[in-house]
Amino acid sequence: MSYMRSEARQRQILDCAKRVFAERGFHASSVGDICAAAGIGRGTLYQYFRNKKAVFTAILEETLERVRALMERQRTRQFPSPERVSRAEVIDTSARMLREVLAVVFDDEHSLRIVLREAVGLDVDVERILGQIDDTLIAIVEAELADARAAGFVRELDPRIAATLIVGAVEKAALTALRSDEPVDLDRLAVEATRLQMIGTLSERVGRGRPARSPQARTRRST
Amino acid sequence: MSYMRSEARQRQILDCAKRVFAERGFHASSVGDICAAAGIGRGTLYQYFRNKKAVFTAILEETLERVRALMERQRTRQFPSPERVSRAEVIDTSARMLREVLAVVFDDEHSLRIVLREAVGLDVDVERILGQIDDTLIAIVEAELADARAAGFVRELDPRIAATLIVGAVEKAALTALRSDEPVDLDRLAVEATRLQMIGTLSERVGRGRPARSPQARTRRST
Amino acid sequence: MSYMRSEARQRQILDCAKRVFAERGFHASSVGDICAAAGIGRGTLYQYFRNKKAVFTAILEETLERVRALMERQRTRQFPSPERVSRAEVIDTSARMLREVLAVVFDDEHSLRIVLREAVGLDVDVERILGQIDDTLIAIVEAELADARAAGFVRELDPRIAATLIVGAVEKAALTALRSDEPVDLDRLAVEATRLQMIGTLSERVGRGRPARSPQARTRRST
Amino acid sequence: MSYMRSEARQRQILDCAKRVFAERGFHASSVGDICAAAGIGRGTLYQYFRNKKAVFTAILEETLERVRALMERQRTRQFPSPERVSRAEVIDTSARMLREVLAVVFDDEHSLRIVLREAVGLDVDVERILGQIDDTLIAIVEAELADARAAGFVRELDPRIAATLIVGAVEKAALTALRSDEPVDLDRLAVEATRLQMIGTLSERVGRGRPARSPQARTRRST
DNA sequence: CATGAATGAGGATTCATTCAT
DNA sequence: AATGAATGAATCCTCATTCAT
Repeated sequence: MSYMRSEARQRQILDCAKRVFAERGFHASSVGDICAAAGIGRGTLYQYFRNKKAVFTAILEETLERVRALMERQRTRQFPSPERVSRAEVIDTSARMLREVLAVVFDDEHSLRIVLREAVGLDVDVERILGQIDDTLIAIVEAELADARAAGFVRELDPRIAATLIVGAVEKAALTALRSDEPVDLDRLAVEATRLQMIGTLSERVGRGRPARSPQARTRRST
Repeated sequence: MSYMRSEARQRQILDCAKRVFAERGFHASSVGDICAAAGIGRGTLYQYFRNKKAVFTAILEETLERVRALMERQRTRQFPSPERVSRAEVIDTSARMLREVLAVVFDDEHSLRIVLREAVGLDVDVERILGQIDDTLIAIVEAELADARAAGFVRELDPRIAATLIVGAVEKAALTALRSDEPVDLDRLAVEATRLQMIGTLSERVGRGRPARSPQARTRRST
Repeated sequence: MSYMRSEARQRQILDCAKRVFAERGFHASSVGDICAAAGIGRGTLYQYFRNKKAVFTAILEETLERVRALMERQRTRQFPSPERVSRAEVIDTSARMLREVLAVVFDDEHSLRIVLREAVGLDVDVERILGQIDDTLIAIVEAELADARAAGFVRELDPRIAATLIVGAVEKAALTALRSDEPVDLDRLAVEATRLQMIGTLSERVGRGRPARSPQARTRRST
Repeated sequence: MSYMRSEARQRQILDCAKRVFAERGFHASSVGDICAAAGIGRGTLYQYFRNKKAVFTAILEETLERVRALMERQRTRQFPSPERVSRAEVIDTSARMLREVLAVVFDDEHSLRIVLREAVGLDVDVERILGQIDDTLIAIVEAELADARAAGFVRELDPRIAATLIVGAVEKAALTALRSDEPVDLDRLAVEATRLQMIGTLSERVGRGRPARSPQARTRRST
């Protein structure tokens, strides 16, 4: 095929491979499929990548890089006094932040599909990268939570676990959306998740009366 | 090998296959591996299952069945007046309920690994079953939320989305635990997740002062 | 299944197998198919036949037996003076004889299909039996031809080759009919074949004039 | 192995496969056998043919093509007056024509074996091609017969049926020869068959006397 | 650099046959 | 005698990877 400078060609292969992997998954995508999509001969791919898995891994590494870069950019910020900010405002701000994180991670829907679906359960190496992506994401949220807690915006909690749950909730929601083939609306997702995670599900009325001993709610199977 | 009644043998194959699939994943597990694990000849497997995928699918279907049965058993329960129950009590009860759901779904760690890792992104058929499992789980939580809201225990919210996020948070946390090869402590997970989901992350102090206009927290990249 | 005297059961298996083999051919018929058709367990078949091929072979041997018995019954018969019989009468008689031979050989359409189609090119052993069937058939016709020639009914010819061609013509016609899924009309076939073989295709007019030297018909591609 | 242009390699595979199939038959020939014969790796075969059957089918299609081409080339030729040609001459010419047809069809003994033995009763697809080969062959002979009849060389007869019987006779004779492992002498076969088919078996003496009523020859089983 | 022809390891699957019950 | 559960040899086929051109 036409000559292309090494770097550009590698980029092109990655982009095409990402699309193919996102659509068919790792195992169902043959090297031939990828090369066909990139408009190159099968042999050419091996001039740029050691093997098929290396292509896949490179795609994941790119996402990991983006996430890491995001973490690098993270700076502690100045919080106002919590009492002076309304809950709605806080939620709004937080949602926007979450949205930005997601935007970075899931650059495009292809990355999203690959990280959340196609790469899951593939292989130890792949799993390691996924773990690093998740860990980094969680660390980012964890740091935010820790900061916010220090500033009095967040109650006492284990920031690690909370971060894990928050990230998980969003990812799973995204995955569920993928399953239904609807385009994933990360904006809405971020808002809903943030609100839920911040103010919780509990009604204000709970526990506002006199403390009772144990007429507590029974499990359903109870009777 | 020794003679075994049809049903028992099928059970045995499923159990061994579940172990093998959980350890190596679908693609890395050869039919020979499964049969070796079950101590049977390769041909025997094909007397009980149409092919390799059918074995895998059967395992998933069993989980789906368990989840569905759980939903069937679900009954509306009597709630006391929300004001008379302390928040701690409610959280405690809810966590126990979530724990029960998880116990049923993730009968054993093998099922857990398969559903959360090995079956993800495998195949349309498999994906469909996973979707059904998730949908059912979410429906269960959704129903609980709706009930609890009707009883005044839960604030106004979209129970569907909230349920998705709750289930997702727990599942992802479990998956993360799997990744670190620690045994998954579903008990602790249930408690933490419940607390987070119920009371949220926000500190009590937020918004308790006079409403400010917009000295709100800025995003970090603020510049 | 129910108890059946050994001989009867063997008979039953053969009959069912014949049907199955005729319909699907040797390779496409599994032992299971045959046993299912016979309403017996797969193991039972092996009490009556050494293996699958033995069943097939037995069917062919039966046909061979019938053909051999036919040859045994063959007796030289009295011929009238050829001049006193009309050509039409001779043809008619011969066709009837051929028809009888066919009737014996191809007892039923299943045997026909098996001998002419399913058994062809299967295996050395099978091929040997087919050869014996053909040889015997040819020998029968050959004997008839030799007799008829001795009696002045048949012209000077190599009775062996002629017999081969006659049998072949009929068999191939039968096979062609099988291919078109029409029921094979052996009656008509016998008459047509006999007429053709007896009086030939040549017109009476040929060579009735003065012998020419060599303005003979040229092949089509002429030069 | 060494590089070879696509077309040449396909040719080579077909030739080797033809030999192997002719010797062992379809089922007894493994893909490995064929590749070993061609001196190529097993995978290479699949670059040129979809699967094993496709190789077999391709061989048959080639024969079919040859037969069809033959039919295309067929031209009506000029016949002299039948009275001016001796019977011997006509037979000679016809035999030569038949010989040419056979030469084309059964290019080599391998094709012969495959068409007449190994392909019989294999499969619906294969059977269809065989049918087409036979139909075309028969159509060729039929056309010749019809021409010859129009020119007064052939008596009144059903050219279709006659053609079927003629082709069948020759094919069966060839098959019989194959069975005896003698090399098939198509030349001799053509002459013998032609003579038989043209002048028939009947002696000149038959029916030359006064018509008798019914002292006709009785069947042998007469009793 | 680019190619695609060649390769063979690897795996799923079938099915005739055995044999414990 | 009858059964059908168990078996594993045998085979086709895919596809990532190599390498001559």
